[in-house]
Amino acid sequence: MTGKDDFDLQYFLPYLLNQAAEEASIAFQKVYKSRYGMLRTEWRVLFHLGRYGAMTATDIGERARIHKTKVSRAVQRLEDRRFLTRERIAVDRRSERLELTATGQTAYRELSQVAQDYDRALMSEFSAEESEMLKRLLVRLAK
Amino acid sequence: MTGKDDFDLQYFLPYLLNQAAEEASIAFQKVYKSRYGMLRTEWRVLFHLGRYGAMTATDIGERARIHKTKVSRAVQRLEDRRFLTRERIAVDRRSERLELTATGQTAYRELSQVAQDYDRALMSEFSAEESEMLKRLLVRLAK
DNA sequence: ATGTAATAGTTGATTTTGTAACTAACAACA
DNA sequence: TGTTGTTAGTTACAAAATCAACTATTACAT
Repeated sequence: MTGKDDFDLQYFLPYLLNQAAEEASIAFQKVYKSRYGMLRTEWRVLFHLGRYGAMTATDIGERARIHKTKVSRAVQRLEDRRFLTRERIAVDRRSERLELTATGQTAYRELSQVAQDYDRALMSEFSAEESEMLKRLLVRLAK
Repeated sequence: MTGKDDFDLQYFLPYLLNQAAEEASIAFQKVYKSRYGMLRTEWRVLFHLGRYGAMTATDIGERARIHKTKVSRAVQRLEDRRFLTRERIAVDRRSERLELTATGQTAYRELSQVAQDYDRALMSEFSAEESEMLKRLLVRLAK
């Protein structure tokens, strides 16, 4: 015991953030997993395409900070399930334009709505100022 | 476009928490990974034993909310590296008392110090009130 | 034009996690 | 004592993440 041993894991920010993230994610995860058989990365890719429109895999990776192999596999699975289509881009045939199908858009709208409701429920634990503050601080941390 | 499409992933709490957690964890992760070849669960187990003294795997799992298979594997690896010892408990021979070796304690002290410094550096982005508020809100979220 | 480097995306090998089933020990109770 | 149920911890197998190497294409410099 060195005298500096009063440091508690409870208050170590990375630990705290991970615990909170896990706790906050779990119930929503069950929705996209059970209802659509989706993984987290797939839900994110779906969301990006639904919310911001057609784009390439690299675009998604940059926006969402997801590694390209994860994006690649998520796109593959979403295509298998007919949630999106790919189209080689003429001016740069290495990349492809990803776009949601009607099915994909429906899934996006439904999940997006669930997410909004879920978010509101989570935030209802806090006052308006607290919610605002929390998100603001988290945005700063996430850079 | 339904009119409710103004919902942005940026402000979806689970997403935000995950991004912040990832960002906040990465640099510290490199320390225990490169310096001790440890995984996150191993660092947590080590920390619990160092901070709170000898206990069983179940105790650790409950305190840190880690599933028993993860604890089991972390303990195994920590034992392999001579960071801890096991001893069957006489009154209940199913469970074992886990205790850090001298090597384990040294690693704990060093990592614990790094963690404290790291935490302070992270929090230095914020004012004292903001830091306090952030942690308080996160504790509530993590339940 | 041609060689070299960079980029988009995929694939394969390895590591790590998650889930379920398992063994061993204990508890409770007829 | 024997039966049934529970708990501590491990193991096996499947699912997923990580990392490096790979193909195809484009960009750039000579």
